[in-house]
Amino acid sequence: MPELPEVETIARELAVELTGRTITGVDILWPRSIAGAVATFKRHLAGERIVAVGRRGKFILFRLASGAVFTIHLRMTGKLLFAVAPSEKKHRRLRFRFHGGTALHLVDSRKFARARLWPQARKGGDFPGGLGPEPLLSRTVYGVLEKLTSRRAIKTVLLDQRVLAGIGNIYADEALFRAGIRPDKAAARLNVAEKRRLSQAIPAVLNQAIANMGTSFSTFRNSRNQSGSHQFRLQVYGRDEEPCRRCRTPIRKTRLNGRGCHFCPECQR
DNA sequence: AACAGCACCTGTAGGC
DNA sequence: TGCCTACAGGTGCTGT
Repeated sequence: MPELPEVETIARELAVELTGRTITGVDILWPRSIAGAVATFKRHLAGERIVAVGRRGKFILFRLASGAVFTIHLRMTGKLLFAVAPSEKKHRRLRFRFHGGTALHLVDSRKFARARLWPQARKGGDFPGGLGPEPLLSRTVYGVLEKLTSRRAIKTVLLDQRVLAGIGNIYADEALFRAGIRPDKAAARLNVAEKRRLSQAIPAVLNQAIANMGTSFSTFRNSRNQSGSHQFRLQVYGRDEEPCRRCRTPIRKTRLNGRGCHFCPECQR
């Protein structure tokens, strides 16, 4: 469900709530929501103190006093709710308990979300491996786009987490609209002007969405179960048949690599 | 290398 | 109301 801006929103709130807290225990309500050994996860986390909460791509990172790290990826429908009693009773998968009766619940109807323990902090501290750079600075994004030689569609490349970490289906569509580029254009065929526009558009779209605390459709909520407001700012995503906000041409929806793909046939060439 | 198809899961919306 | 299909913000696997 959540992409970089939603995960960033959640991580910032959890950092405030959880930094310095000690986990008293973990309850595994749906064992497959743990990647790796369940018993090890449970044993290792009991008694651990959280020293920092952050984000890398779409992963939420919890740094522990021992030097270990655990990550949570929310995939499509995962939510993290911090409360004494979570507002949602259904679909609870994990519960991290803290002193004083408060707890962090992973709530996830589709059961795709995964928590994982990384017992040894790896050198450089980057978790998990294999991710491309963060796409929040134009300079960084330009450096990546500059080197693209792939004939894959540019949107497909933007969704590849090894290229840039954190962009998902909503913000790929939004950034390509802002840059005026067709989603199915071959990545290697972007000219310098297009690469420059896209390297501006991606951080602009993501930072604006972070400022709006993310996009909330039916299921996205932050850790206090509040909605973000970026859904009111979307230009193309979920707007098929509706008029383009720039030129009034109806937004078109197609399918690219099995995912819905929204664009303005007039503004994106 | 790159793509399609499917798997993982459940909920919801729309057609009939 | 019920039955059926398609689709959903993600990723990983397999086969071609």
